[in-house]
Amino acid sequence: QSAVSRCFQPGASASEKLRVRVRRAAAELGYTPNAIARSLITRRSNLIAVLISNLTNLYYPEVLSELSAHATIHDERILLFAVPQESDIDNTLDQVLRYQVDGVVSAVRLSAAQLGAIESRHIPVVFFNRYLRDRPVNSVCCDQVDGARALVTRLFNAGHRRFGVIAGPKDSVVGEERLRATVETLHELGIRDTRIVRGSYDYESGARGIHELVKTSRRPPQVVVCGNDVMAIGCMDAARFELNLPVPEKLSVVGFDGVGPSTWASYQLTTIRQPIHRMAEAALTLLMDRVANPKLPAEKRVLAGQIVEGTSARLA
Amino acid sequence: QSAVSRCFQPGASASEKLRVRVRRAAAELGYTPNAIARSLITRRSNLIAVLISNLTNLYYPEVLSELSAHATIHDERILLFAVPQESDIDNTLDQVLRYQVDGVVSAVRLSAAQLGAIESRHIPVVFFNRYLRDRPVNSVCCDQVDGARALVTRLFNAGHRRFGVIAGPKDSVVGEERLRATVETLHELGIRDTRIVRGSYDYESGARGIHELVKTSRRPPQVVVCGNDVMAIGCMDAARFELNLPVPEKLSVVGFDGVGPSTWASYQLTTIRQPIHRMAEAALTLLMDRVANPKLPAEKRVLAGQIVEGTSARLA
DNA sequence: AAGCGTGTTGCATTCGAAGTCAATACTTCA
DNA sequence: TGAAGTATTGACTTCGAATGCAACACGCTT
Repeated sequence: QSAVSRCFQPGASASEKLRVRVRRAAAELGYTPNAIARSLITRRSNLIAVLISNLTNLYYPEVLSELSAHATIHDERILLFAVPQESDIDNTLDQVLRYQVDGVVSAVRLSAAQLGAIESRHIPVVFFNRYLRDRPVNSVCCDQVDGARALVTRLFNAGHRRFGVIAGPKDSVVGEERLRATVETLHELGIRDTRIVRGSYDYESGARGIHELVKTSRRPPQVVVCGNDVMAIGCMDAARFELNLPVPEKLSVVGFDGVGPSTWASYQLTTIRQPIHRMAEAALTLLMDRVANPKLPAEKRVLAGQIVEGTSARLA
Repeated sequence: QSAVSRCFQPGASASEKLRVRVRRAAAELGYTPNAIARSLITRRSNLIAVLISNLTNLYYPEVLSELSAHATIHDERILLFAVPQESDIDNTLDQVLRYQVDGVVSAVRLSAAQLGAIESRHIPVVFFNRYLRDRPVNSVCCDQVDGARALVTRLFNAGHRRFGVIAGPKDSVVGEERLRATVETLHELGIRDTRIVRGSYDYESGARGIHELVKTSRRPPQVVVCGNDVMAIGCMDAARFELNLPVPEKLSVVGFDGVGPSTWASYQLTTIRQPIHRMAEAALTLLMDRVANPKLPAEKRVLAGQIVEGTSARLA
């Protein structure tokens, strides 16, 4: 009955006596409020969809972990969609819509049409380290430009002149930003002949990348800027164990992200650490603000990364 | 109306003409079936709760990724609960119950009382690499005993005699099994004076572990059996870079799990790889079988791990 | 003791889809 | 052409909780 309902709501009108009585009865009978039924009438599911592409990528589990913690703070549950392939996104989004989620945090690329399909249902979307070029969207990003600039400048000041780049795949927006900022900064410093190869953000492609760089250049680069930490690690291992290029004596390597293994003693990577904790917090805040007030305009929050000076690069 | 409902169900009675008409109208109006409302009446939410403790643990993201893939196959969505602390489990479980999930996959410890609270609602639970000692429960595990036995025997046959162990925390059931099996096998081989220290499954505790083993023994161990890969990696790094014990020349290190970084060139860990893909598959099958037929008795599925012979241990 | 106000409680309706059953529309065959 | 049979469709009820509104109880004042 309705009195019972009120006993489980904080602000509702119910006497303390009744509350106690109901709570005891509930405990005895094993009664628990049905969140499904509740959300049918309140039109609030307290569910947020989190779209993540590749959980084996080291970076994303940390993100997911933080997102989960902050979702709990906002009394939201996480409906996880680990998208296996980009081609499956449409099916995934269909499920997202069916479950009447309050909002979406997407760490995968969405087309304008896909985004539109969600937003036309008045479900706010926040991108995580992604955004659309052609129109404003809610997103939280780590500042790639400043990060790349800081890394490159630091390396230049340490005397490095022959740079190589193992970039991320072309469809990664932040990867392209890192690449562009790296190349631009090098240009400004008067360095123009930088070799660039592509990787796919995994260990193997980092290893392949350095092989390629070494093979296709007359002289191997002094320093390699990698699109993320995992590729940097792959690059370091290949340099040390396959190419006989000790790091950092013969080759310096830097990455982006600041994932857990980047601090391991074998790597001690020089990298730009993303403030994942604060980024997740910002993402949830952005999202929940828009759940409360759908009319808020799109907002992009850019947080500064922090340069971590490890021993993977000669810095003096 | 009800005809519309039938158009979105595969087996229902509706003419092809109507189906087409409804689908077109739905596309125009942006209509999507409401899974929440559906599950209220069908008493099936198509949601399974996944309880995971520590997503930063490298092993769990791989598990989660596989669970997600298999959940999709069974047309289930994943409601993720990343439990920050064991003490929060009761609050978490309350949320699990409210959302009327079809089933629970738990990679965290649950007390008999907590498990009982779920099962009394007739929600099946499957443990992942965990189980209860005092009563039968559904669970999927990797065979720790065989794995430990294989590792130890292999090391013994290679001539190692002075063993050390960096075990997991006492409250880890599989950790205790690995430890017990390791010690037992050593006993059978006539080795009794094995030093054992405790860690907490993270990189730092692996490093601390080897320091402790070296400090408290007259002679350092020839080989260290670590409770998981991440501790083994921490142990290797500390041995190489802090203790001046080259691996594997002066110290052999082995682990358990077969997580991604264990194959990196810097480590090439000798370990027992868990068949995570098949374990996730088994977990979902076990769970969905019990969703379909709640009367099925509890079942424990134990899958064999595979020994991976890396270069982190001298094996000849 | 009557009247008023505040605080509680119950009744009825609502959310969106599923399923039962009755009412149609359509097909087939004599 | 009509009857019998099948296929399709619509009206109504159901799931469990939230909420507006009416009914009621209680404490307080006069």
